Amino acid sequence: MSNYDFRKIENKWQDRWKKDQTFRADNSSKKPKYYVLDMFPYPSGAGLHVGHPLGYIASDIVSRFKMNQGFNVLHPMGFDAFGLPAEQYAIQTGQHPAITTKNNIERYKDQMNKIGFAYDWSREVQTCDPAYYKWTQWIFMKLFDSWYERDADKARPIDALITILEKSGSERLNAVCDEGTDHLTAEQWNELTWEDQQKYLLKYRMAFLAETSVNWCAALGTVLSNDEVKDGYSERGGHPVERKKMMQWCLRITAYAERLIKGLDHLDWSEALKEIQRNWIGRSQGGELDFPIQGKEERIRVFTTRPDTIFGVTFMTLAPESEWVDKLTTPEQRTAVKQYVKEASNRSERDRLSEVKRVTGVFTGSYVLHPFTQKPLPIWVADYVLAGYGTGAVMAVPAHDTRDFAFAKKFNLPILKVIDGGPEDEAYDAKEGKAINSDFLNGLEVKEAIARAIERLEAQEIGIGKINYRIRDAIFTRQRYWGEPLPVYFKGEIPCLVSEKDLPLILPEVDKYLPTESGEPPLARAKNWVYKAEDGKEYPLEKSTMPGWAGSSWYFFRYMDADNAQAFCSKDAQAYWESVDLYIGGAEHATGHLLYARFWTKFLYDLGLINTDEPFKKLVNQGMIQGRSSLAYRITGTNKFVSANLKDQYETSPMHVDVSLVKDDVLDLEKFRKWRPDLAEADFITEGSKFYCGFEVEKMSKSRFNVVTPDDIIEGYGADTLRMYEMFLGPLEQSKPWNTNGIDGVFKFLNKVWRLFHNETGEWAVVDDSASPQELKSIHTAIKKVNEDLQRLAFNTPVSSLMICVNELTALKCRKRNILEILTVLLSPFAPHLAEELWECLGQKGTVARAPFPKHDESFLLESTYEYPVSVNGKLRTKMDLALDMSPGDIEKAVLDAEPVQKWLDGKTPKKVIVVPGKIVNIVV
RNA sequence: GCGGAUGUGGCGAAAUUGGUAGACGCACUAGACUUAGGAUCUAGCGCCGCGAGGCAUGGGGGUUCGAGUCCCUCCAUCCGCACCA
Repeated sequence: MSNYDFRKIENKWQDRWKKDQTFRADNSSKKPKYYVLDMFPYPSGAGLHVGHPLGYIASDIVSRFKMNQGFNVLHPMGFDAFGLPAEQYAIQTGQHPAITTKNNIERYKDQMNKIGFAYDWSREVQTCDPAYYKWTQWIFMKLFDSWYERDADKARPIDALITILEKSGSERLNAVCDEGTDHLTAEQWNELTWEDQQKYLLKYRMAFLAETSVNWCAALGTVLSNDEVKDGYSERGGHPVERKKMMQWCLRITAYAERLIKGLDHLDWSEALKEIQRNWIGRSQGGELDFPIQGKEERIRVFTTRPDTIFGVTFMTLAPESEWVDKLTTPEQRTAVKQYVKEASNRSERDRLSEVKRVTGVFTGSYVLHPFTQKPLPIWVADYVLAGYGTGAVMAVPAHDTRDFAFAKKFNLPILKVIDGGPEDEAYDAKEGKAINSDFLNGLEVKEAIARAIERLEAQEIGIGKINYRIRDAIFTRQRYWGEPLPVYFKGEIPCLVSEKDLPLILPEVDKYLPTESGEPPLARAKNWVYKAEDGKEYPLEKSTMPGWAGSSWYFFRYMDADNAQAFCSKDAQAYWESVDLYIGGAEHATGHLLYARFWTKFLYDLGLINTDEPFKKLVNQGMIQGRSSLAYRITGTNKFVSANLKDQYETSPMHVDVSLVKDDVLDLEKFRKWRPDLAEADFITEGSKFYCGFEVEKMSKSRFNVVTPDDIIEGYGADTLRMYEMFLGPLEQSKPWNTNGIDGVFKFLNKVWRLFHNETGEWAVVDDSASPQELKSIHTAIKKVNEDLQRLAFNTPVSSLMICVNELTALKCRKRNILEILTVLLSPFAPHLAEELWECLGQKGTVARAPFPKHDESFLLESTYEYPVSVNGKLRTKMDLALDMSPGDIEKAVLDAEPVQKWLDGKTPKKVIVVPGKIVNIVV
C-alpha cells in the first residue's frame, strides 16, 4: 500500500491556516490566557538546520494543546534582526545589511511555515524595523531620564532627583551612583552651571556615559560585553579581545543586582540556570574598612568577606591599575613599580588567563597601619588584584586565603594564623573554626567573629558592613553600523535626548560600513548626522549604536500589542497578557539576554509602565542538537574504501561523507560515486552487500557534510513526521546528536493512522458503530497519558503513547468514528496537518486546533481482574490473577491459600504479608 | 578549585509518588503475503545457561519485605564560572 499524501495535505492546510488567520490571538477574551514564547532567532544566512526548530516544535505543541484546552493562546514569532554577521557581510560585499537581513528573514519564515507552526504572524516583530526600534529608543530615553533610589528600592524619574537636589542637596540621598561621587548641598547644586548640573546628574542616571574599562575587539572594531567574550576571544568570529579604557554608554544594571538575585526564587526555571545567573551576579557579603596610610592623612579602603581575619592581615595589595599606586610609590621603588605596572597593562586578558599560577608583584615602599593594632603593613602591587572588583585593594591574610598565601610565600612576607584548624603548609580558607591571636575576637566561631568584627568596625567608624556584586554595569554602545542609533545628541560634552516626537531616530545611510580613518564608528560617515534641537541649532548626534541585546530585552511585551503606534505596549494589553507563561530557548542566553530582559522588565515596572516585574514565569532550555557526521574509511593512499567494521585490518584515513548519501549508516555506493568526480572510480570492501560508515558527533557544519535541514526531512517524510520525530528523539532539555536513523518508525506510525481511517484500497472506511470496552480502554489510556505528559512538558512519551494506541486499534481493526475523533484531537498538537485533514474528512466543523481536548474516563481503564506479581522475600516467584475489587485482606487470604504458595511456605507461617493493591503481593518468611 | 547536570540493551530511550526494569521506536533475526517493495503483517530480540535458574540500571557500601528511584562514598563524562579578596 502506498504512503499517505503528506505533501498535498500539508500544503493545503498551511494555505488554509494562512488564509483563515486561524492562529490570530485575541487581546480580549473570556477564555483564560496563555502566552507561549520562543526565543526569537537571529536570521543568519545559513538558514535553519534541523536543530533550530526543536524548541519551536515543543512550544508549538504546547500552544496547540492549550488551544485545545480552551485557552486564548498567544504564540508569536519574530526576528532579532540587528547584529554582526549581516554587517560583516556588508563590509565584504557592500550590500546593505537591511537587504541581507530581509532576505534571510524571508528564508526563515518560509522554512518555519513549512513546519506548520501555529504562529500569529500578525504580531511579528523585527528589531531592525524603525516602527519597533522607535520604542527601543524610547525605553533608552526612559533609562536616561531615571535614577535609582535605594530607600524606595526602585528607579524613579530624574525630575524627582532634581527636586531633591534643589531642596536638600544630595547629603541625605540614598541613591545608586558612580563610585566616588561627591555630595552637594542644595546651595552648591543651585549654584552649579547647567553643564555642571548635567555632568552631576549623569552620575545618577540609569543610562550614563562613563569612562570604563571595556573589552575591545580590534578586528570587529567594537567593544563587546562580558558575555560576548569567551576565553579572551570574541564569541562571534573568534577574534582576540583586549581590555581598554573608553568612554561608553552604560546601563546601571548593578542597581538591580539584589532584585535580580531575589527574583529568581519565585521563577519556575531550572536550578542550573538560576545558579548560572546567581554566579554571574556574584553576590558576596562582607565589609569595607579603611587602613590609614602611614605618614599621610588618607586612608585606603578595602573590601573583604572575612572581617573575622582582620588580625591576620600582614600586608596590603593593590591592583596595578589602582590610582593609589602612583601616590604611594616611594622614590626608591618608582622604577620597579613603573616597570611592573607597564608589564601588567601590556599583558592581554588571554595571557593573564593562561598564567594564573604565576605569582608576581612589587613593593611600593609605603605602609598602611593596622586599624586595631596600628602595626605598619607593607603595601604591594600585584596583578592578582582586580581593579574592577571591590575597591581594587585587598587586605592580605595569607594564613586564610590561597592567593595571599602564595604571594606571601613568594615574597617572604609573614603569615599569621588567626583561625584555629587546617594544615600548616597551606592556606586554611574554610569558614570553620575558632578565632585565635585576635584580641576581642578570640574564641569566637567564624560566623560570630564576622558579625562582631563588623560591629566593632562600625562602632569605631573604621568600616561598614557591605555587600559586593561581581556583575558590572552593562556597556550599551557598539562602534558598529547595524544597530539602533542612540537618541542622543551633544551640546559640547553634555549628552541630551532628542525630543520624543522625533522618534524613531532613523539609522542613516553610509557609503561604507567600516570605521572612519580617524577610528570613529561608521555612523561618522553619515551625511548630516546632526540633530536640530528646539533652540534651532544643529548638534552632533551620538555615533555609536546600541548592542544586539537592546531589541531583545523587551520584545516579549511588543508581541502583546505589536501594532501600537502610541506606546511600546498598551497597559491594557500588558495587563491582559501579563507575562510569558512558558519561554523556550537555549541556555546560552543565561547571562546575556535572560538577565537584560529581567533588568528591563524590572525597570519598566518601577516606572509603572507595566505591572509585572518578571518577564518569564517558566523557562525551559532545549538541548543543543549536534551534528552526526558520517565517515568513510579510505585505505590510505588509494581510492579504495573499507566498511567500518573491517577498517582495523587496514591502514585507513577517515573521510567525511555527505550524510544524505547514508541511511542507517549504510552508504549508497551509486550516489557516492556520483558525489564527486574523483570518487567515480572508487573501490569498496563491503560487509556482505553493505558498506557501513562510521560516525562522529560534532558541530553541524557545511564542511563536515553533516547539515540536515528541516526542508530535507519535510521533502522526504513531511512536516508532521519531522515534528513528531524531533519530539521522539528524547527529553527536550537534553543535548543530542541528530540522527535520521529511526525516523521511519514515526513515518510508519503516521501512515498507520491514515490506514486506520481508510481501507486497503484507500477508501474512507470510518463506521458509526459503538465502541467496544477494549477500544475504549485503549483510547482512554492514550488520553490520560498524553494529557499528563504534556502537562509536565514531556514530549517524547506522549508520542509513544499514541503509537501504542494506534497499534492496538489497528490490531482490533477499529474504524469507529467516536474513537477516531478522539484520536484525531490527541494527534493534532503533534501532527497538525494530518489531524486537520482527518478532522475535515470526519465531517467536523471548524479547525481541529479549536476542538476541545478530550478528557479520559477512569471507568474504561479499570479491569475486573489484575495479574498480581507474587514475591517471596522480595524475590519474584509467580503471577496470580485476582479480582481488582478485592480488599487487601481478601487478596492476602487468596494468595496464601493458593497451592504453589503453600508449597513454598512448606508448612511455615509467613512473618508478614505486604499487599500493594494493583501492584504486588510480597510474602516475608 | 567552586557550582550545576548526567551515567539504564547494539542504538535513541521509558519507568510522575520506592512495587513485574528495558514501555515505545530503530537496527537485527526468522517467518507470512507477494508479477521484488525503502510496502504490510506475525514472532523473537539485556547478559550467562540446553534447561531450571542465575546475573543485570557507572563502581562500592547502607536503609527497606522490596532500590534505576532514598542515604553515604568513589569514578567517568558534559556544561557554567574562575586570581571576585
